[in-house]
Amino acid sequence: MNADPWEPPAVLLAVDLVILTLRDARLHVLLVERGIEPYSGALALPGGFLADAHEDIEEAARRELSEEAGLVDVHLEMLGVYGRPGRDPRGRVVSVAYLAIAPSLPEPIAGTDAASACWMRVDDVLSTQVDLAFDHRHIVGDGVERARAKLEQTALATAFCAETFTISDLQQVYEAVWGVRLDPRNFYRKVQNARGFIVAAGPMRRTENGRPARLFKAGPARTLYPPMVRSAQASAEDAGEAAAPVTAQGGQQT
Amino acid sequence: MNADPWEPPAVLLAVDLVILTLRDARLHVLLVERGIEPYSGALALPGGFLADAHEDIEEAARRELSEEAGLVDVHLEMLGVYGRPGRDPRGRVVSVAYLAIAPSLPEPIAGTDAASACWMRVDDVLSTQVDLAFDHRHIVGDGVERARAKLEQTALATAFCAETFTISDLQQVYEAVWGVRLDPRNFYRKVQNARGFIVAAGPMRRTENGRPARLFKAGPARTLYPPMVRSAQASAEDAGEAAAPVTAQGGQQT
DNA sequence: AGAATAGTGTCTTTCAGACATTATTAG
DNA sequence: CTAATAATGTCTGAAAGACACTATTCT
Repeated sequence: MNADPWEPPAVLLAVDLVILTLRDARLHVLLVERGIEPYSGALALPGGFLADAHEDIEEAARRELSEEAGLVDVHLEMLGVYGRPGRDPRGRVVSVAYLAIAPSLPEPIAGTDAASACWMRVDDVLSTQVDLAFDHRHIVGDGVERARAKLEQTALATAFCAETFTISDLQQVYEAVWGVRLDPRNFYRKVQNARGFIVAAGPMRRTENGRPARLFKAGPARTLYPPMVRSAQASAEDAGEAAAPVTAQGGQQT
Repeated sequence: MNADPWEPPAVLLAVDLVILTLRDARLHVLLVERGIEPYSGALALPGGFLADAHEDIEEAARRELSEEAGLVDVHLEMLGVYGRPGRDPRGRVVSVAYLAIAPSLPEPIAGTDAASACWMRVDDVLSTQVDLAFDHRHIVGDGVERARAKLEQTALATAFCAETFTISDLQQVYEAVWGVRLDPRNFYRKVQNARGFIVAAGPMRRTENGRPARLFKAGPARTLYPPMVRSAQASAEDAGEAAAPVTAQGGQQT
């Protein structure tokens, strides 16, 4: 089984980026219009092949992040590998997908060399409203699912925010990514109780419409304790059900 | 940036398996002795290259699982991609690691064609007691970390158990994987309260030393609610600590 | 004075952790 | 009987969800 003159098959290695951000309180993903076959003209995730045989995979992801989205120093983590035979008509292409989280920026996209890049609402992408090349819709779904899960247990939410932010800003992140409404008062308490999640950023404040809010910045904690738990409903969706009524009813006590 | 006659670099794609199981209440990982260069004679994770250019990656993982460990129908999930240039002296080899969970089986290994396979204690592997080829020690660490985390939120623990099991069996899984001691009475209650985690398997029972225990089988739930939380200590190890009470006094009202 | 948002407090239920107690087997 | 493990119960504190209330700004 070993010393054969057999040669293992070679594959082409690509990286694809699921870059998420918040725009007007909605979760968006960055897509580019493909300029070459296959799927020329279709929307796709930013990405590309390894530049050369010596490039590290994460390095390639950061390069594409910079080239195609003009982003540096953003959160980046490996999401998964997508290598189903036949997913790319050019041959055996295996793609390593990365999840990137970008803070809400005013400008559409910065120094992009693919000027065709645009932010699309994730709901539209996932609900067949928008067609994507390859299996990219599936990858986006996995990326969003990863983000949803990590918001519970880690401080990932701060990656969606600017250097400093208010607790409302942070709440918008949770609401947009989870697709739920949260009680501001309970949210406030929970965020404050999560040790090391956020720390006060000077005695500054900020103005908008009502009372000015305190500013915070990301704290030292990477994992949250206590975690930011989603309600039983949200988490238990795939829990097999029959899973007890959860007691929840309007609550008509007294 | 597109219509060049440029050719992207090709890589060799391998799969590596982190197969975890419980043996006498300890977490073990399956290793094989390499028969070929590089690292001939050294211990390594079971795995190998894609069989041909049309083989799906997970299919390759299941094939290796069967060939090298004689295991079928076990839990299998993608763990990550390890493709650092230079990790394999033969050239650019990118390895997709999978995490497999096998139930405790009496026999060492079944119909293995690599007769050199052996179960090693994970603690020994991770604490430099045992040398592994390539970056496989690192991969084992990632696999164990994944298992630890998933035990909290998912029903993964049942994958370590046989078809039916007692609550003590399940507790041993948690204790071995997390490396902690748990209170049997609290564990009993928590497991029972996790909706859909385990369901009674007939009114049968089993004998050992003390009172016979009820038998259960895995329930329908994939995610646990409420989750099986590790103590604050364990989870908050990297929580930054010194993490001030926040209380932020930007405005010292009153 | 609104309207709007920020921040605090309170009450009830659920669950985690510590630990007593009872139940059912083997010797 | 004792030893051993299984199963249930009880108490306390932490935290979640619902929601009243106060605080600080703008118009």
